[in-house]
Amino acid sequence: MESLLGGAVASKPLSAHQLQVIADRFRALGEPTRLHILSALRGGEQNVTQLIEITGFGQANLSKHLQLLLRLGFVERRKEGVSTYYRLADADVLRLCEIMCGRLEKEVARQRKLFAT
Amino acid sequence: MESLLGGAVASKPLSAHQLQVIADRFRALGEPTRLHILSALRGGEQNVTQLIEITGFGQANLSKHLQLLLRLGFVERRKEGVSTYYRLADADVLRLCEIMCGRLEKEVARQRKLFAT
DNA sequence: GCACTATATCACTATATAGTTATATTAGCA
DNA sequence: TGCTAATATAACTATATAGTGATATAGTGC
Repeated sequence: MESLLGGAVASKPLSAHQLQVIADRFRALGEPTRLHILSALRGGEQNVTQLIEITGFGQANLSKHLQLLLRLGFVERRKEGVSTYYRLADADVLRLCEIMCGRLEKEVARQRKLFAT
Repeated sequence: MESLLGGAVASKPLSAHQLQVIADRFRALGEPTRLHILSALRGGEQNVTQLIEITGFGQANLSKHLQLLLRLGFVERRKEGVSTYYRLADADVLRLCEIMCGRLEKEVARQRKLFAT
């Protein structure tokens, strides 16, 4: 399993389409609302009504974001009667956020260093 | 070093500001143009003129994207005379893209499985 | 069937930003 | 000093999308 950007493809540049597909995934995580939803699913599956209560977002807005996250494979769902339960599709989101948060922590540490005399 | 989304903060929900800061970083990677630029820097530092040649993007457009990537810490730069050489700030971008590409590969494998009889 | 609830979708507005052209800034050189 | 080249910024247009209210769809019980 090799990454397109990092691995042995250094010689093989990415096609415009490949870049677009990857960018779409990152952009899906590039909205606070969607991160909030994903964060709310960390503890386990929730149906839409529960997510509305947890996050405070509007129903239509929430549903739209869930469809997008579903389409890009970040969440999966299970229908039970009239309810739909959403869950994180895998741990990748958590890993991705770990890296991003690590960056932020490094950044904060750098700032602190600048102001320390 | 703990991640905000994945680690021990499961009980402590993220503030709107924290979510925004993290989302900003993901959104920076959510544009094919910027991924192209970052990809072009995999082999080592390049100045803006070289990046124009490599990527074919307009100068102003490229410069604007570079400022954004710089501000969010994905690239660093070094001025030499009238030129500015940009480089990847660290390997995080590569690690992030590895995870995303891994997801895509899993997705493709799933598709293949569906069509295999 | 009808009523009710949960979720998805449609139509719309407002905002953000990618790309472009023109201009400003800055460094090196005659 | 003026001239040229490299990069950054400003102003603008066009497009994408987040959020919202209204509506459609689907399951459940009467």
